[in-house]
Amino acid sequence: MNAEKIPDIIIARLPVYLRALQRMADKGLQTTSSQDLGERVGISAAQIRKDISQFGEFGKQGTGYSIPYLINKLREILKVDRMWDVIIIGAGDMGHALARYQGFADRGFHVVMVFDNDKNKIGHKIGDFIIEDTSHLVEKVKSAGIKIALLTIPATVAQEITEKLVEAGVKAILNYAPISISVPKDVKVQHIDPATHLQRMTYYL
Amino acid sequence: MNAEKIPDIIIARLPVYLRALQRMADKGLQTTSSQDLGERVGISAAQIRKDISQFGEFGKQGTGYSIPYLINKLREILKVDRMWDVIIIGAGDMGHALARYQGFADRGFHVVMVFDNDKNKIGHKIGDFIIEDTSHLVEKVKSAGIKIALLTIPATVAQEITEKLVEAGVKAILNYAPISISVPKDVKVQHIDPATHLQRMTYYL
DNA sequence: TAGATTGTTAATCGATTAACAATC
DNA sequence: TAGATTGTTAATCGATTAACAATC
Repeated sequence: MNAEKIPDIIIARLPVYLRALQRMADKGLQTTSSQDLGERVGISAAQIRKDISQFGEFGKQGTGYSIPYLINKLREILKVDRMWDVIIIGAGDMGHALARYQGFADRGFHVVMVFDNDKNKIGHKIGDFIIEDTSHLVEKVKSAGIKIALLTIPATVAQEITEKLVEAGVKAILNYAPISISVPKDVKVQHIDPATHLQRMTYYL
Repeated sequence: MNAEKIPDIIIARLPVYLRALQRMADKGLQTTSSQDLGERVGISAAQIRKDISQFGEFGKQGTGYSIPYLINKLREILKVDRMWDVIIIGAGDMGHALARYQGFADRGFHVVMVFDNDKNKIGHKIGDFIIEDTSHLVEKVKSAGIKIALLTIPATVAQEITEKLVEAGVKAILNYAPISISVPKDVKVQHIDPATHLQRMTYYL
């Protein structure tokens, strides 16, 4: 792992490689090549080698990459060789689905709190969590040192809640609300919006 | 709309512009500029002008863009000036959330069927839909002429179901399973995976 | 008119690909 | 050894930005 700035676009591909490698490990495979991995994820072999080589020499000429070893290296690079506490804001259908999502635990994430501003929901259970009042969001998140939030609230309140999250010290937001949110430049945002993703494909139909 | 090939990366930004414009229209705004829109979505004004100008001259020097006009043009370009029937495969938590999602209707999509392979679920209701048997997937999708599918099933069966969808004539798949799926090159895939999206941000924490 | 903002060109910047020596 | 595949360089390709004439 060198000190030079790694382009964002490379970082964005690493989780895709990691996911494919974990599927391969599930099947009991031990080694792969840039060619093989590339076919699985739809990326050229040259690009995979170039991306991985930014961080060290993890392969062997003639044999390729050890799957378990490369998984460990990618986990370290992406800092998911540890568990991150995350919170969910919004206890609607999407919040429910995420609170019960099984895919977080083995990829470095652990849901610890769920918030909502609806008086009829606060205090009730959602999966293993008791829904907490959004008005306590800043103090609770700050004191727990939470850095990651999942936003599943209406577009109309997304910016306002985002500002609370930033105030509370959150540095990474996964935004399910159908609106672009503004954050300081030390805070990262990823948008997940099913309609927007579908609209990227209809052009080609 | 000219005949030259528009880069994929430009098409990917248009739904983001459209979403922001719709939020502005909701607030009653009538016009915007590349500068203003750019600040809202976090993209440079020059790039927004360049992207939009690929498709025609939709703005006016001195005053910018009419929001309703630009919304209509983007809808036409993205082919969401009509309604697309979509199906959901997998009646788990995520399938439920998507079946009840309110954000599809005004952005060009309409859920028409939900499938699952679990005998305990088939025949039961999910929102307004009766869950149908995956074994009838190909015939039903083919005869209804459906082109878009949302995949919310386990990684282990994702590729197998994908092949059925392709056989049935589906040309756009929104994949919620944590695995890369392979499709013929005339089929588009978008991946939505919360853990992968979070892993794109942890690197920077 | 004066000010603002587009659409477009050229320059810059960055990412991808092809090729191959090194080496397992 | 012979075959395979990495890591890396240089060439190519593509995307972004800056600048500005045109014009509302």
